[in-house]
Amino acid sequence: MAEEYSMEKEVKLMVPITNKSSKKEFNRGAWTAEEDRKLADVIQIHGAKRWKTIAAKAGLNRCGKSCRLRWMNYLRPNIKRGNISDQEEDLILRLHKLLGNRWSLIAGRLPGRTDNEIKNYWNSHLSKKINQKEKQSGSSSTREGSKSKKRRVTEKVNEEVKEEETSNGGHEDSKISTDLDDFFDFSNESPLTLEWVRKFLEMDKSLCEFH
DNA sequence: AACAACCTCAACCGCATCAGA
DNA sequence: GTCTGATGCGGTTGAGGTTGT
Repeated sequence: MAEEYSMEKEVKLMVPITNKSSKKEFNRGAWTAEEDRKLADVIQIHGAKRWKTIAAKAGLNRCGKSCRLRWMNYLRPNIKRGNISDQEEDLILRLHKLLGNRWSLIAGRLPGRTDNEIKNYWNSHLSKKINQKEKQSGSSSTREGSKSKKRRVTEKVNEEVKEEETSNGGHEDSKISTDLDDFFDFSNESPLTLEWVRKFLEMDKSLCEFH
């Protein structure tokens, strides 16, 4: 159900929720247009740091964490909303195979996309595709709820990542810099994509070395 | 039309890590 | 070295929408 951002939908979600268990009774739930505006204004003046202070300065009865999340996933400039293109999907699949559930890393390679968006896209669209492939390759499974199905896919992926990590001596960096052929089938790949992947791996490798 | 099952995605939660005192 | 608050991340939840019966 990929769709363009609509203010109408946003307004419909404006239901204030209060948390009985939280000590300070912060506002929770969907953000209102007014809250968005206040948050954006304060960030424009003070910058996107010290979220607790930002929340207070904006006069928002929200915790800093909530403000950060709203900014990172929604209000930040250059956020791309709506359909994920075929190229982007392809990239997500490849990066996920390479990096596992490291959504922020994957998002970092997709300009304008957030980790949350990619994570959601993976859980709702791509995990299904993988499931279908599994079925095609012979493994049969009975009908079941989408959530448990989703969880199992995530668990499976995590197990695979763990296995890969342990087989590489448990070191993440060595996993990333392992021979590309272990991760991709490049037989149909354009030279441009190959070049991009090489640059990507070099960049990550040099970053790891730097740290 | 009415209901149930399923899907999507914004938001929350808990934990790990970082940075400064 | 350790304590504490801030930040970032991945997993999970749940409201609302869509689709199937």
